[in-house]
Amino acid sequence: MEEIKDTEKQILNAAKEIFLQKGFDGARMQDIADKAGINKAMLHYYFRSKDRLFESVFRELTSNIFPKLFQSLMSEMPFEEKLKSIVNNYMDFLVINPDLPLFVFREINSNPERIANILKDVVKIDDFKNQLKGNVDNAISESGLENIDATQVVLTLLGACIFPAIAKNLIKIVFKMTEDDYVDLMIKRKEQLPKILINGLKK
Amino acid sequence: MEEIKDTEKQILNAAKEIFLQKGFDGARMQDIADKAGINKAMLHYYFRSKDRLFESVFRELTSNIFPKLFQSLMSEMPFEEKLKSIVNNYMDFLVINPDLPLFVFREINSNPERIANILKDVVKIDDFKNQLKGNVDNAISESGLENIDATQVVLTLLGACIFPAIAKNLIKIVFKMTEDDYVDLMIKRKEQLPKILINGLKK
DNA sequence: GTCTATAACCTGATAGAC
DNA sequence: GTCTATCAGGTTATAGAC
Repeated sequence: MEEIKDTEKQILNAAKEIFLQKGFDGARMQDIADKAGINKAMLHYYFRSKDRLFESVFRELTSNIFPKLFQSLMSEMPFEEKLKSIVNNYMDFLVINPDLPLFVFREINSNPERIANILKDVVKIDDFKNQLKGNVDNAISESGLENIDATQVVLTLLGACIFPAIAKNLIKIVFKMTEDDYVDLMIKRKEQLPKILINGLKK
Repeated sequence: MEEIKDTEKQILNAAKEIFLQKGFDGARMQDIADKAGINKAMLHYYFRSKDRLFESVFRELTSNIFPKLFQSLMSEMPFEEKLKSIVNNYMDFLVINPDLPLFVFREINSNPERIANILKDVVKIDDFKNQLKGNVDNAISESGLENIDATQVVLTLLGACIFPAIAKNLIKIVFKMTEDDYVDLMIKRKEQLPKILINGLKK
């Protein structure tokens, strides 16, 4: 019993690392087995196929962040507080999981069908659009900010947080940063972003 | 003569499409040949290997945009003008080439060595960091804007432009957009972004 | 549950005729 | 230059012993 769960967990952890870095197409079952310290046949014993293993990994990786993010976006707070809380929570998450956004966007682009099937369960998209728009529109108007499209605001907010994670490796190369430099950049960004964004949206 | 160039061009165009969508690992030489309307053996006749074909494609795709973007960032204009011109030029480019940023970041993450070799020629990174920082710092202080880290400004600017391109397919799903809706979103964004960003950086 | 060995398949690359 | 046929190597997946 204990050993079952343990092996399964080891496989999942190893698979997460490999899939996150290499993507579905670049990942090798052999590499996952090696990293998990077990045999290749075990992967199939526990997860039957590469597709199913990937699905489990994707589900585990995204099941937390999607609802959490949507929940933050939909919460009934004053705009400025809301924005600060999203930036704070999401940036903290991204410092710990910098590879996740690129992973998600990569898989959506290279194999939309596979992801569409998984996303159905993870996110209930139906009329999310309208709910979000109404919520953000309200928050904006109540705050006396410029009347600007809610979609544009959300994209600017998310882009400001997520882009530095997606571009992490290029940033480190171009600006000659160590890992510590990068983390420092992200932590400082948590304070500066709300200022930039809130100011920018004022009339 | 004419036919040589023609076939080579057909291959490159087909390879661009496939590599952009699937990435190096997901791309199949057979699919590229099919899309080019020629035989698989021809790919090797003209480009010798998948690696070399990819290198040609990557070079062609990035040779324009990297220098152009860096040049814009380094130009000696007042901050507001500079920002507007970057947003305008870059957003136009991204509407036509929405897949390119994700392609670049994906390849950097899944196979850093391959890209590092190619990037050496395309971008001369040496002390780009200092030049950029100095240039942006000057632009900011001359404009009487808040004293904010140049790196953060550049990241916010680029993220605001690039993120909607990277997230294109997810955006279309979540907000139930058609291709036309998306293009419209990006065009409107060109006008709204400078306002948001400039305002946000003022004291 | 775990392992070794191997099957079945796919993919990049080449040989050789035209 | 272009094609067909095929090789060589690697990858997922399974069979079967323990």
